[in-house]
Order: sequence, then structure tokens, then C-alpha cells
Amino acid sequence: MYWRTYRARSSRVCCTGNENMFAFHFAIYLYFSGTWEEGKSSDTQKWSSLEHKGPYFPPEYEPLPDNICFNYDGQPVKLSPVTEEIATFYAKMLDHEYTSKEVFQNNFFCDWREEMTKEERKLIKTLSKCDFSQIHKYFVEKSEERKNMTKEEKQVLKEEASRLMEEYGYCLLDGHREKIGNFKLEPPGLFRGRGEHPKMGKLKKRIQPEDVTINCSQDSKIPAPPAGHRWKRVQHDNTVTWLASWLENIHGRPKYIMLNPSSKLKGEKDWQKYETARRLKMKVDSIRKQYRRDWTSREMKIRQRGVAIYFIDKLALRAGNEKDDESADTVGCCSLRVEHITLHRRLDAQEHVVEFDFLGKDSIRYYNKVPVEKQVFKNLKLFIKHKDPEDDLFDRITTVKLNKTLNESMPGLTAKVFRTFNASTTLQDQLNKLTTGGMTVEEKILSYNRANRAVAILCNHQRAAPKTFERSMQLLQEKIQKKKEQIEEAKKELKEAKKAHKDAPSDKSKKLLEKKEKAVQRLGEQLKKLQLQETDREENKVIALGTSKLNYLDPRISVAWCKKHQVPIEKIYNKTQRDKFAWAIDMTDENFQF
DNA sequence: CATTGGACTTGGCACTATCCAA
DNA sequence: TTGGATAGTGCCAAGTCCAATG
Repeated sequence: MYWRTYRARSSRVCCTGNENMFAFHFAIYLYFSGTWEEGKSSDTQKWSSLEHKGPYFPPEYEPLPDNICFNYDGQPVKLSPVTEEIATFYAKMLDHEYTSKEVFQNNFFCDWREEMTKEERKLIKTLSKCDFSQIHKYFVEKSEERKNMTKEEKQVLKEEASRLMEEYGYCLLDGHREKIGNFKLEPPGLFRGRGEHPKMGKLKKRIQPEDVTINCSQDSKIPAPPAGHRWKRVQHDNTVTWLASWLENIHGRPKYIMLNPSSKLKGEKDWQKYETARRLKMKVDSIRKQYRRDWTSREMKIRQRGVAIYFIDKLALRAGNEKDDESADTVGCCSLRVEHITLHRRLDAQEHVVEFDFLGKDSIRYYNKVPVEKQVFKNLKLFIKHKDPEDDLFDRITTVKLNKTLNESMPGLTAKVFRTFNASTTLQDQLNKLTTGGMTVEEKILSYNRANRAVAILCNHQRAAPKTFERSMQLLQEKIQKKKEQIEEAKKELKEAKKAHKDAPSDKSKKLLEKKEKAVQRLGEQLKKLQLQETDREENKVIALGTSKLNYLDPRISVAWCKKHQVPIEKIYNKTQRDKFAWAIDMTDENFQF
């Protein structure tokens, strides 16, 4: 079995008794595999055989029934199929707040008109005169119908989906069947984007086979394009991992069809990522010493670099590459502007506080007040001197230069490694601290979630409070209240049973007493469980745990913790996660430390 | 050195499946 | 059996980083 070979290999390399020794050897291995000629080829080659069925195309557009009409300026207009399809994209979104945004409307209308026939373009000149309400209503009803389908109808749909999955969802990589991550091509629609995106509302065009490049091995069965079509290209490049690619028309950037995280290819890459982070653990002291020295350098760019790396290390900020004006205005460390920080000599009884306020990835706000070292504070004052709010804070450095420096400190080190390193270190520390003897499984899980939460807060992984949050919290509180009342009741009954047993002892009264004692105890446990749940949920209101769990936390820490504290792994990882982390579940014993 | 293209990881959220109490 | 809450999944956008180019 494929899995077995993977297993054997991982455990041989990984489960040496001495983790430090292992990290050392791994460092050597990585170092040489990057420089030696022989090593290099094995490093860049991703597979030796690859066969697949090509992407699955979304269904063609189905024109609206004749009784559903688009109206312009009060008059019904029959649109050409292409124009009509784009109209339906807009009509379906009418409930969303963003269709009321000017940027969205302008972009949509502009792109829509471009696809119209000459006659349509001549007629349809103002969006405000367009009436999509019939179309909107039609789709609302359709989705209602879908919701009301019978069990049998739903079953048919389900079987259809699993047939599709069976046919297109897997590939053959080096002779082994692997799950594909996204085998369905993205359907056409209107681009939304996150935050104040200047391109929101633009038309995302339908992908044609003629847009798609196929990547597979030369001697494999080449996937057939849909009837009457050709692929853009068929290539056989084994230095990349993707099966198909195309250019999306909004930014003109490539998109790919790639493997599922459960695949060996992705798993090994993931493992490698965490090993790099563990190597940083070994080197981080000297790196910290270095950047502290840099704070007093004669050269401004070195000072800036030193402070930037300090932020990346201490606050787990992202690198912050340059961005063009064609996307939302968001920043990371290197792209911070003067306006994003406020310096407080003294704030809330703390000295040298930096107040950060900026939009990061996905336009998620980063807000934090952090006391920093005096020298950092001094430097920041220097960096912002004579600058305007919209000027770069670190004007002498870029992510490329910063990463180049990091790479010189440790092969493979980049800014993002600090996030992985900090996240995993935090989880390990928190788990060690929060797990104590004599805890129930539920208490341990609360501890785990709290440790996970500490990481999510560090990485600023936020979410909108769930729409149902207040309500579900209230429900839980009612449940708790009810449980408390039950306990009161049970206690009363227990007291009576005690009295009855004392007054007239018998087998029966003794049994009753025991029963009542058990009931009180059981209810108490249930109450505790509910209260733990309440705490957990309250603390998690605006925190998203998923991203750190999936991308930043070395799964071996969790696996070892589960083994050590007899927590079933299923309580921590669901099925998908267990598949993704199969490598870790398999190779890790309870003594693993990050 | 700056710029661009390309490949890969990381990210939140809407939708869907499942679970559980009434 | 149902409907509402919760958990899980898919979607696809938005980052990082490397290498080629000029």
C-alpha cells in the first residue's frame, strides 16, 4: 500500500530518539539538497507520472422561461442569452448590501454593457432604469423549491455528485490514486472581493476549454476536452504540482487545479514547513540578538530591518509585500505606513506603547497596543520624522531584502516561518501550562481550545460574530438555568430519601438513597459540562480557530498531547483534518515536543 | 536593482449536511 | 417527524515567496 511506504519513510526519518539531533540532521539535509546538483533535481521534481481526467466544467447557462422578464425603463425587454446570463448574476445578488455600492454598480454595468449586442447597448444606458425584480423573484423561488425537495430527489442529487467525484475527483500520481482539491472549474459570476475592493462587481467570465492548460505526464491518457473544443495547451512539466491552470480575467493571474491536503505531495510539504519552523526554534536566540544589535546601526536601512523583524517575531505580522492600486488597501509589516501606528510615550501605566491600527489580509483589522523596547520606540520616532501619514514607515526595506537577510541567518528562513514558529511554540507552551492532572476530558478540551485560541489571537484570526450568537448563547444559559433547577429538585429529593432511610432503614430505602445520590452527581457533571461549553463559546465569539489549526499548528503537538492525556484524537480533529494530518498521527509518540 | 510572472499557502465566509430536542 | 442549531465543507480571494527578465 502506498500509505505504508509513506509511513515507513516518515517514521524512519522522523522518530529518532533525539529530536535535537534530528533537527540538526534535517538542517544539513535541507541545506545540501538546495545546493548539490543531484539534490536539486530531486528537490524540484514533483512527480514522475501524473494522469487525470481534466477539470469538470460547470453546466451551460439555461435561459429564463419566457414569462420571466427583464424590464428597462418600465418596458419588458427580451435579452440575448449572453446578456441575460450576466443579468441573472446581478439579480441573484440583489439582497446583498454590496449591490448598493457605487463601485460595484459601475463595474458591473460597465462589464455588462461590453457583453451586450449593439442594439442592447443602444437601449440600456442607465443601471437605475434596469428592473431585475422578476428575475430575482424567480431565483428566490427556485432556491425555495430546492430546499423543499423530497428525500428521494435529494438522494438522486447526492448520487450524481458522488459519481462526479468518482470520475473527476481523483488523479493517479506516481501510480497512486490521490484526491484532487478543486476539480470543478469556477463558474462565471460577479467578482466580489474583500473589503473596499476597486474591482468589485466586475464580470468573472466563463472559463472555456480553450483557456485551460493541462499538465500531465507524456505517456498518460490525455484528458479529453469537451466535445467540439480544444485545450489551450497540454504540457508535461513535472516540476510543478498542478493538473490544470487558466488565467482568471479579473486580475489576469493564473489559477490552478491542485491536490487535496490529504495527498502525500501536500503532506510532505506541510511536514517540511514545520521542520523549518523547528529549525528556527534552534536559531531564534541568535537571530534575536542580531536584530537587537541592528537597532543601533549607523545605517537607517539596517535599523528599519531590525525593527521590522522584531515586529514579525514579536507580533507575528505578515511580511507585507507591495500591492498595486487594483486591489483593496491592506498592509503587512513592510508595507506599514506612518498613519498605521501611533506612538505613546506612556499609556495606561505602560511605557513606550505602539498603537497599531491597520487593515491586514482580507481587510481584517489589526488593532493592538503593544509596549516595546525603548530603543524600538526611539527608532520608530526617527522613522516617522518628517514623513506624511501616507508615507511608508519602513521606506528603506522591502520584503525581498528582508527575506534575503533572514535566509542568510538560516537557510529556508522567511518572514512567514516566524508565524508558524510562534504559533506552534505558543500552542506547545499553553498546552503544557493549561493541562493539569485530574482534569476530565471536557476540561482538557477546553484547555486545548484555549491554547488554540491564544494562537488565533496572536495571528489575528478573527471572524464576524455568528449571526445566531446572541440567541444560541441565551439558549445555552436557559439550559444551564434549567439544569440548576433540576439539581435543586434532585437535592431536595435526596434529602428526603436520606431522612426516610434514617427513619425507617430498609433495602428499598437504601437503594432509593443511592439512586438519588447518583442523580445529584450526574446532574452536577452535566451542569459543569454546560458551563464549560458556555465559557468556551463566549471566549470564541469573534475568534476563528480553523486557520491556525489547519495552517500554523504543528499537528504533532496535538497528537502527542492527545496520547499523553488520553484524549481521543477525534475530539480534536474531525475526519478531514485527520486525513490531512495522517502523517503526524502516524509518526508521533506522546513525548514529541515542538 | 526593480518589475513581472508563476506557483504555492493562507484566509474568511456562505452554503450544506448532520444532529438533537421538541 | 421536524425545524433550528451546529459542525463541516467548498469556494475562491488574497496573501507569500521565488525566479526570470530587463
